Amino acid sequence: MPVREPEIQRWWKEQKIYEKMLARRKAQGAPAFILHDGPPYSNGDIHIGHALNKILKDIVVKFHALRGYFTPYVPGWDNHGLPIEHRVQEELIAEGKWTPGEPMTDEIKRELRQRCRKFAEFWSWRQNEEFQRLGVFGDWEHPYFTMDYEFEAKLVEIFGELYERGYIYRGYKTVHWCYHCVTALAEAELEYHEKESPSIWVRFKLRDEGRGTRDEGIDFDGEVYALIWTTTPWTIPGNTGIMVHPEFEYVMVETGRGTGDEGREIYLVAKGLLPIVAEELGWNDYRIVKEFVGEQLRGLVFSHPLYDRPSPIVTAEFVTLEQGSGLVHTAPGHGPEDYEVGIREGLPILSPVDERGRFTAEAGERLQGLFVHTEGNKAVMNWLTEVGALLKASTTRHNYPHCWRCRNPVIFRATTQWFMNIDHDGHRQKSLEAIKRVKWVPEEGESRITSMVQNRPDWCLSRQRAWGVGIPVFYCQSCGQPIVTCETIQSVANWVRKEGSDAWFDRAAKELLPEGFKCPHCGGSEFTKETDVLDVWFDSGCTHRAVLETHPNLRWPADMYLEGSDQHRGWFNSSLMVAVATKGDAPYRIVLTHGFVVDEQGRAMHKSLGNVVAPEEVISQYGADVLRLWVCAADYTQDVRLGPEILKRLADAYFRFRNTLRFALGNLFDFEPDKHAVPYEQLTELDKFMLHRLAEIVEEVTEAYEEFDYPTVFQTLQRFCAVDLSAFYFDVLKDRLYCDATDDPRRRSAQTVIFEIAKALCIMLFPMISHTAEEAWGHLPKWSKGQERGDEKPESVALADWVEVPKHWRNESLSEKWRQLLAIRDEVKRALEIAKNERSVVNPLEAKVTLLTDGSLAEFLNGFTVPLNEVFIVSQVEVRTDGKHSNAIPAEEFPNLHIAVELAPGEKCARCWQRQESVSKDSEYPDLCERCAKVVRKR
RNA sequence: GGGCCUGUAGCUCAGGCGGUUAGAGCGCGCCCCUGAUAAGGGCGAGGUCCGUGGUUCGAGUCCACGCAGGCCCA
Repeated sequence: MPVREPEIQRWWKEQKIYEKMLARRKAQGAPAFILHDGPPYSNGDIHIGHALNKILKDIVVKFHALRGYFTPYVPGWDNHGLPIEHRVQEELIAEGKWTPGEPMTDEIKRELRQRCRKFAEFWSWRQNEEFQRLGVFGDWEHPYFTMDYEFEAKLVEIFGELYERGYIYRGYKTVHWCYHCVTALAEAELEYHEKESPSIWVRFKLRDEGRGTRDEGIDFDGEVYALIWTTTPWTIPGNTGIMVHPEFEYVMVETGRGTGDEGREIYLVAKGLLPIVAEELGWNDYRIVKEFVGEQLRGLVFSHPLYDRPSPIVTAEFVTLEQGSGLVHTAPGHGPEDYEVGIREGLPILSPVDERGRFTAEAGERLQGLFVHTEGNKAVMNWLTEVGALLKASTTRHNYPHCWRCRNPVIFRATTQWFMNIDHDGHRQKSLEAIKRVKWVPEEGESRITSMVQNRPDWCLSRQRAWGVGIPVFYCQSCGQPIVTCETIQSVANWVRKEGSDAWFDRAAKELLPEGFKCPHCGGSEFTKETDVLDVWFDSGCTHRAVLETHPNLRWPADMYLEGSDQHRGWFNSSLMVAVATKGDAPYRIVLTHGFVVDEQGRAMHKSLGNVVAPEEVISQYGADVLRLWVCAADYTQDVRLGPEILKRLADAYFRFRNTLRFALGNLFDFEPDKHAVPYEQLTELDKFMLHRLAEIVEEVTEAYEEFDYPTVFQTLQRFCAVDLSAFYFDVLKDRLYCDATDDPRRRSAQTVIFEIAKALCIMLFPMISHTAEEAWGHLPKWSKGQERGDEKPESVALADWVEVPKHWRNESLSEKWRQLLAIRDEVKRALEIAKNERSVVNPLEAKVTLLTDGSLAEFLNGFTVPLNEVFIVSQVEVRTDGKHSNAIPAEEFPNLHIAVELAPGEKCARCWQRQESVSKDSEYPDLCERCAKVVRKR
């Protein structure tokens, strides 16, 4: 198959089967089923997770196509963004064109963007081919790219729309910041690693102007301090407050440990942490002088240890007693939670660190210019020591966020960024409502996205990068106001539509703006441009607008989004935000999610673990259909396991399907449906029974496909092929097919049903193992337009309709009867096995089976019009009610049945290999039985 | 550390509301066939239902804790 599959794929392409599939449904006026493709990132070869995703999509699409839907599938790629920019940047560095940390000239920036575009284009088309090699149907020649000029222009317009509607604001906010990449980082761009950091205990002296402890009636002599602990000394300059938990208990502790002179000192710490703190700081002698609840401490003001400014106590629920003193150093400019509290409590928000992680002048002359993680930390600690505020310093290992690209530890900085306000105009609530109208498969997805939308912060849209779509905001040079109007947006969008997002960077503000544009605020006429680009999540969050609404075959909203479960936070979320804000509803009706691919032990695949399976490896060894079968067989709602043994098992299953089809088709070599098909009424009972079975299978399989339950599809079909067909029906049929006369109605009856089965299997298997189903379809006998069968045979199984099951195929009483006979058949097989072991009969086909039973069962057995020796695949079957036989053994499940096995009388027919008494009776064909002699004579 | 989810034979999966010896297909072992043959058929052997504790007359099925793993987050 690794060889055949590409040929089939070429044929699909040459014959334009995908296009014909669509055209046919369109001509029928079929309802659409739009699966909107989530764009993979175009920066490398596809991995097994991509394969899982794309194959699942393909199964959904193909099933719906066969079921009668118009199913355009337009694949797409996500092209902008940091990972690509980073790669190209590495190249520039290697070529000596740029050094990290240096400002980039416009020229280098232009080259960077051009090369990013090339890079993204290369990998997009490379992945395009890799996806096609999986046998996925789609409009591969006209995919969408988020870097298409048209797409980029659309992004500008959508940003404008959001601005117009009041969703966009400029905020001063703390963000994770990579000083190496000089950019703000999204949560998704962080990795948590162990890091060694300083661990310091710092005291803040009580200020006179605060509510003094004397007022609380505490008698003390000495000083009162708040004790805090932190692992980021460099954030101390940004300290503007101290958090306590409103409900925790706090104590004032008097200690004998002085820093200098006579030193009775009083420290404020959480009661629960007192023993740990005491040990940590070596307090041998201490006593509690006063207890408080956190809430009571509110408003107490301490002094910043380095600068002359207050640091008041505020309360916050998220303070814990896990580490430290229970009093949390708060620097609103350096932490998201600190920021939140700072805003709420009116604390100043200071961020005296520049984009490269160095202290600014705001931190004081002494610290200015020092890099925070190294010299900065040290300098702060030295300074604290000098002023007597540092009680203890050591180091600790803890999880700390790092930049996902350069692996450097991040810092927190407050900077100016553009945001989408998630709570504007009830947007969050509207989004939550929209979520409820969507069908989530599996259902757990709903609670997951719900909690994410409930808790998500405002969307930071700014990225301080080069490779992306510029945020289309102008600033008036005279009044400094940001400017976004319908006019400016339209003008910029037109440029971008013509020249791509490069226009934003390459052209002057004057060119980009409509002629004679004046600042709406002050009438100024000189403008600068925003330099940040849009977050890539904004790009993909807009695909439903930029693709669904613009592509002639597509429409808004999509019927389905289908991605990995990580996209609850990613694409499902970003798309929902844009859609609800601009269209008032979710962009999808169904969202199906799958888990991640793990190894056979259930562990995540990592290069370092050596357990990675590449799609390419599987395809070259087993073929894409085996990979597709893996996708079908797996419970994708959980993690999906993959490894050598699993592949081996799937390859076995694959060959079972393939061989079943091959046997069926091989026996239709002389069968022309138009000419030889036997009407239902004239079929043998066994054949009718098999049509009944087929009807049951089709029903089960259809239902499973509709519920996206592919393991059930797989298992049902596998069992049908292995148990019903191979082990029973086809095995029984061999005598009729090989030995009866070509035109014997019994043989044609069998072929009629084999034909129906083969046809149905091709169709039911097509979404799963497309190549094999298509190949088999090519070998299926042709038929012409007729009443029985509708249209003539389509050239491709993709152009067929789903399996139709005539009502009369279902025959419950017949089925019940045959099930009973099959149970008896099992008994016979067991008896044959015993005979085989005893060597009384070696080959079951040459046996005579005697069934000893009573009246009713005998009557049942004699009521079959199909000879029982055929059903049991033996030479002769005798049903006796006299209860006499020397070697009979009891049946297991039938109390009134005994079975005897012996070598059948007569001799072995050279043609049908049965032992028959008629052999040697025919003078012309002495080595044949009566039936075979007759058949041969007629030829 | 928090949230969500998962853990049934070697593999992939079934096991509505708790109820007799836990199922299927594949694989495996033995045998048969040699006109589906890099096939086909028959029979058979495989499970502490992740662990511990609990609720119950009774738990794979409910609860708690733990272990292992996955995703998301801190």
